[in-house]
Amino acid sequence: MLKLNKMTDYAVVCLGILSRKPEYPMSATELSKETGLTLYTVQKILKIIVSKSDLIIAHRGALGGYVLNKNSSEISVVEIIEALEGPITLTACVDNSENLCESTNICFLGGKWNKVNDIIRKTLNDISLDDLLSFGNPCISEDKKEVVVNTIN
Amino acid sequence: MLKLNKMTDYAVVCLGILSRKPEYPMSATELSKETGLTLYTVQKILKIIVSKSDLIIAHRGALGGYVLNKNSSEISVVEIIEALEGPITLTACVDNSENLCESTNICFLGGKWNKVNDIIRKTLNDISLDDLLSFGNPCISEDKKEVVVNTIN
DNA sequence: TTAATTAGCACTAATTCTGTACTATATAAG
DNA sequence: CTTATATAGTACAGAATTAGTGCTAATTAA
Repeated sequence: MLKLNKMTDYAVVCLGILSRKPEYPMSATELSKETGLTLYTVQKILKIIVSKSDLIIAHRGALGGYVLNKNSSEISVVEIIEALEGPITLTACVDNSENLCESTNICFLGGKWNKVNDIIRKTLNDISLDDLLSFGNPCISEDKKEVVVNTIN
Repeated sequence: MLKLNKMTDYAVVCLGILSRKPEYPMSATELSKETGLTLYTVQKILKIIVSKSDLIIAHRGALGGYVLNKNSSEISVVEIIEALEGPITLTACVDNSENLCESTNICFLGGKWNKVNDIIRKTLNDISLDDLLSFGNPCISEDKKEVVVNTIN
């Protein structure tokens, strides 16, 4: 489904909190308290972000913690998503995958999704963490009806 | 993951084949032969598309089959995706969901994804089935490097 | 040396997706 | 009015993915 992992969602929340105190190394424990997420979950997310991107810098040891490595207006949503979920590829038959192309005639469509991927990436690339944080209001959005056009699943 | 179900991918393939012979009711059996997908899978996909959208019309009984209900240039990728996967909601805390908002402070982000959903929907809405079918070439895409920026997972 | 803190695995439970199957209903043709 | 062809609807098992938890190692300030 065209849906983000919860982890990605959490990641944005954590990065958003880090952005409130640039320079200050905030520990996973503190972030856990701020977010209400379990310590394990926060730790996991931050470890992933560190290892898969340069969005944050980790300081080990006592008084250590995590610090944003860029201004929140310079972090794009794509960077966050791709840190947690890997490259955006809407379908299987995209890059060098040998999965789908194998046996079926399905392949006649194959690479055509590449263009769509590219468009989505560009779209998300234009949205910064900062934009995201300043969007609308939480939980009950005023443009509900506009977005939920179709209640299927 | 920001990824489509295989079913959605298959659906586009099936619709693409239907678009080659408008007016002619093509049976699931024929589509199965054309695509190389199993009959079961094709049946399932078409049943879903019929029940969740108005993209195709089904004719029962002998000589029956499925016919596109619109020109392929008038079918947007969003319609296909939403028929198979339900509305595009990148995260849990979007519409009236009570899932995430419950206990944590996570909610301060909540509805903010709505805007992003909306942007993605609009983007995909501008891409028609016809566009998709005429995009690039299958399997080995020339703009590979451009799309696959980051090999993480 | 100690306490705090991140790094890196590894594993289980929950969820979601895929593929298959069966039964009911509808319809064209002889 | 019977038969063969097709779709509709539903259900389910196996596979794949995700979420959440836990443990141990490495690092660092005090």
